[in-house]
Amino acid sequence: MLSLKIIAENPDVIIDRLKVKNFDASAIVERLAGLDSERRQLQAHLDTSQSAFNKLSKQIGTYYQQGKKAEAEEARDRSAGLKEEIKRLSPELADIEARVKELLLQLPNLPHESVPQGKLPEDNLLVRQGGEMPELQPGALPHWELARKYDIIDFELGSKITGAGFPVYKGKAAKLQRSLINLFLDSAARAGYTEIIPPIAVNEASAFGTGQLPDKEGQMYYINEDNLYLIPTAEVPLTNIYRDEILSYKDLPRRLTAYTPCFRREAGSYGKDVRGLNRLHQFDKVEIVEIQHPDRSYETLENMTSYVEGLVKLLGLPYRILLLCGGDMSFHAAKTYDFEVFSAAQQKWLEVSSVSNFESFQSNRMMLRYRDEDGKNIRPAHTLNGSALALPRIMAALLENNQSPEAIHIPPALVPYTGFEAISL
RNA sequence: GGAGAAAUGGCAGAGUGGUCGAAUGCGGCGGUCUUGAAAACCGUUGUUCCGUUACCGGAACCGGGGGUUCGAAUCCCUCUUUCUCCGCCA
Repeated sequence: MLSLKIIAENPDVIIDRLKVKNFDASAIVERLAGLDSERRQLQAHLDTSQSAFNKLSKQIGTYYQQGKKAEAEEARDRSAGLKEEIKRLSPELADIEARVKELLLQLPNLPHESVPQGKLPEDNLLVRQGGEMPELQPGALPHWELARKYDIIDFELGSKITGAGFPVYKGKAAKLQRSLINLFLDSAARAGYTEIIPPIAVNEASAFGTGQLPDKEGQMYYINEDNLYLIPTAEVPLTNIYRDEILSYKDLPRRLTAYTPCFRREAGSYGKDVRGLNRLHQFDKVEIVEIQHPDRSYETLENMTSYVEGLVKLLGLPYRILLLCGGDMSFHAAKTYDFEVFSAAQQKWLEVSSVSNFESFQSNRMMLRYRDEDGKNIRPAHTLNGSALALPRIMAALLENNQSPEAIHIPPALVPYTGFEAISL
């Protein structure tokens, strides 16, 4: 959510910048400006009436105490008009405020000035590429066939127990999955992130805070009876730790990491892109989150990106980093780097991480602020997060890229965790 | 799931209808003292919105929402959360 103040002060800048996201903000901005001045006027009026009413009430109290019953009753009659006015104007103000909020929620975050204009994934900017492209032997199998061949991931069994998109990992794949999680968590801890085990169901306020609500409720599994949402990412509980908080500038940055299962309904996405592990309803992910001072958030974005790059390198996967164009970015992000690894048997780039700076977009929603060094100014902090990493597609690429006709080889960095060097028959 | 108690500022904790945004203590910040620090003493210390934006003035907020009243932290209703006991249970 953008702040009303900034919109009112720089309407043209807002409209201009949002064009990069292919969003025409002019109508909303104009309506906001009108509503805002209406709101100010009404607030001033209401405050004055309230003030007069409060004075009268006190006066009445004094009269009663002095036994001046007639004066008290006369003053009470006089206050009736004010009371009625307050009763009439208060809901009007609340209504305007609600309308302002509703409009504010429709505006996407402003893209950072370094974000390229563009509409499609093809307009994303290749930032870096690394790792060696594996040369697979003829007859190399996609991961879903490797999964069947070595009996390590069972999609049909998941279907039986739950439904499509809920695979069952068995034996060495289960161990490999857990090894990846441990490797990622240990690395994050070494890099200075504090490990958290958060709830994986969240309430409405939390889902609103990070931007899943409203509008994206279709993405989340909802527990109707308790009004809770299963998290689509650990970003939600982690960032909401600081909801309604005022941190000291000394507390910044706050750096957190968590492993959680993630749940996504992904309604309406079917087809061959979703085979195997490529797109699931439940998957594992290690997330990193950082709450940072606005002056340093872009430095942090680069650092987080380098950190994630280190993980992909550690696993020996061919990867590329993309700077997303305005049109491909999420509604909430100001700047996003996507990580893709190459899954050799599918001959496909798979997105395994998305690292974003949200600036104050989430902070404004959840009142996450910090008190600056001068001790006086309270401002929204910047929030950032990134996958480090999402497991299934990493698993897919590892299985495919490291296969030989008789085995799948485990990258050396993982062997201390798995305790085995290969998956074979 | 059943019974009971509670929810007040960063924390602890007073306040049972008016002058209460709220005593007191701790903590934080500034100062005096000190070579420096501690102690002691003095001062200061919530958030949001509106108006002015130097200073300052006004409004709202005592878990959330609603009600009674001229007036609510205080009374009533409701929801949520926490604690204690019982039951069930990984």
